[in-house]
Parts: sequence; C-alpha cells; structure tokens
Amino acid sequence: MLKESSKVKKENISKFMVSFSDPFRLEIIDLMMDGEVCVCDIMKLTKLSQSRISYHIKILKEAGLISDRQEGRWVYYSLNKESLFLIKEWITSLTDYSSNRKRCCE
Amino acid sequence: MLKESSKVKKENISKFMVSFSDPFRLEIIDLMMDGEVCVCDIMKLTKLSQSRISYHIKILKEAGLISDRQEGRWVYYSLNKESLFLIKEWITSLTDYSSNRKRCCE
DNA sequence: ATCATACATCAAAATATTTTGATATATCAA
DNA sequence: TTGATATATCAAAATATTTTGATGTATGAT
Repeated sequence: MLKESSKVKKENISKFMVSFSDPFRLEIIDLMMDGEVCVCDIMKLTKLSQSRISYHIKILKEAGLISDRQEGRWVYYSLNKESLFLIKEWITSLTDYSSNRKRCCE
Repeated sequence: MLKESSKVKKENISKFMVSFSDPFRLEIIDLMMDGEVCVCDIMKLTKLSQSRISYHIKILKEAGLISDRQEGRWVYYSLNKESLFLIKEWITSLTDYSSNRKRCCE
C-alpha cells in the first residue's frame, strides 16, 4: 500500500502523469531539456499552433511540471526539477515493497 | 534534446505515462506494491467491475508496466521493476541538461 | 461430460480530452 | 495613443478514452 510518508499525494501523481501522457507535451518537455523556452520557440520548433501550445503548457503548469517566468512580452517556461525529483522518489517507492505477501483467492 | 543514447523510445515513454495517468490504474498499481495480485484480488479490494479491471490491466500490460504469470485459472500480475527503472532513468535525463542556451525570440 | 470459476474480449454508450479558430489581454515600440 | 507582438482564453467541433453489459474461452472440480 502507498505509504503515508510519501511526499506526493496520489491526486498530484495522477495529474503529473496525465501531463506527461501526451506526445505533444512530451515534445515540448523535450525542448525544455536544453533550458528555458517561450511559446514562440515552441511554435518555431514544432509547428504546433499557438493556442494549441498554450493549452498544453497550461496542463503542464497545473501539474507542477514546469515553472514560468515573465520577461516583458515573453513568458519563459522551464522544467521544475523539484517535481521531477519527487516523482522519481514515488516510482522508487513502488518497487520498494516487502515480499511477504499471502496467497490470494483463498 | 532527447539524447540518442536514451534507452527508452519516446513512443514507449508516452505509452508508459498514459498507463500511469488514470486514477483507477494508479489504484491497481498501488495494490501491486505489496506483491502479485490477481483480478479477483483487485475486484475484492477496489469494487471495480471485472471487465473494467481487465481493460485497465491490458493498458498497463501493453505499456510494459506489469508482468503476468498464469497459474491454473488465476493470472497473477506484478509490477515490472525493469520498466520502472528505465523510466526513472529517463526522468533523470530530463534535468541533466547543459545550461548554455541562447536567448530565444531574437 | 458438465458445471462453476477466473479472466478476456467486444460493441455501444458515456464521458473526457484535444483541436480549432476567434477573440481578449498585456507589453512594447513608434 | 496607435499598432504590432506574445500569449491566454473560450466555445464548438473533432477525437480519444473509459465504462457497461453481454458473450467467449480456458481451467479445474465433480
């Protein structure tokens, strides 16, 4: 069972994973591996429409996967390392179980 | 950019994350933390219908997230530690970038 | 061979997510 | 202040996922 001590709430994990589950969002995340990007960067590099990008950015932001920083007319987005770390911890906890289970269906 | 050396294909990452993105699948995964479970276990513990469970199990299996083992009439499912490890590696690679980016939009 | 159990599959309906195109807002430059 | 640029938001349409209930298949017990 999920330990009470886990630092991330189940609801947050779900949101995080949803945000990671779209191929276009993965593309956008991929672009952020090299550092900050703005929507115009993503437009140039992916050929996705502006509103479409804004939509996906919103999902990523609401999941806490990316952070933003405004500078004049531009908004720079970057990966949130803290969230990524917490999710890794959660995945680690999955395989961290004790194997003293009882036989099922009996 | 995603390194060529990455051990997991983008398409697989997407599938994996999709499989992780449903709250009921997270519940099922949660049950697997203590070891193998069969569909009947999941039925007892979650009150989801049998076909509904089979559907979610299929998604998890096709993503490579779980393994199965048949024993008579029962099929035991368990988390695939290898996939979980690869995904953790992939998440690590995301934050592992060099920060020598050039200013965008110019 | 027959029956019950465990699970898988299927098609239709229900529901949720994504895309599109239009419009809105905020900032900067002239 | 006017116009251009960067991004956000919105509602409708398009598309994808999930649920349901029915049926199928395999195994083991009698």
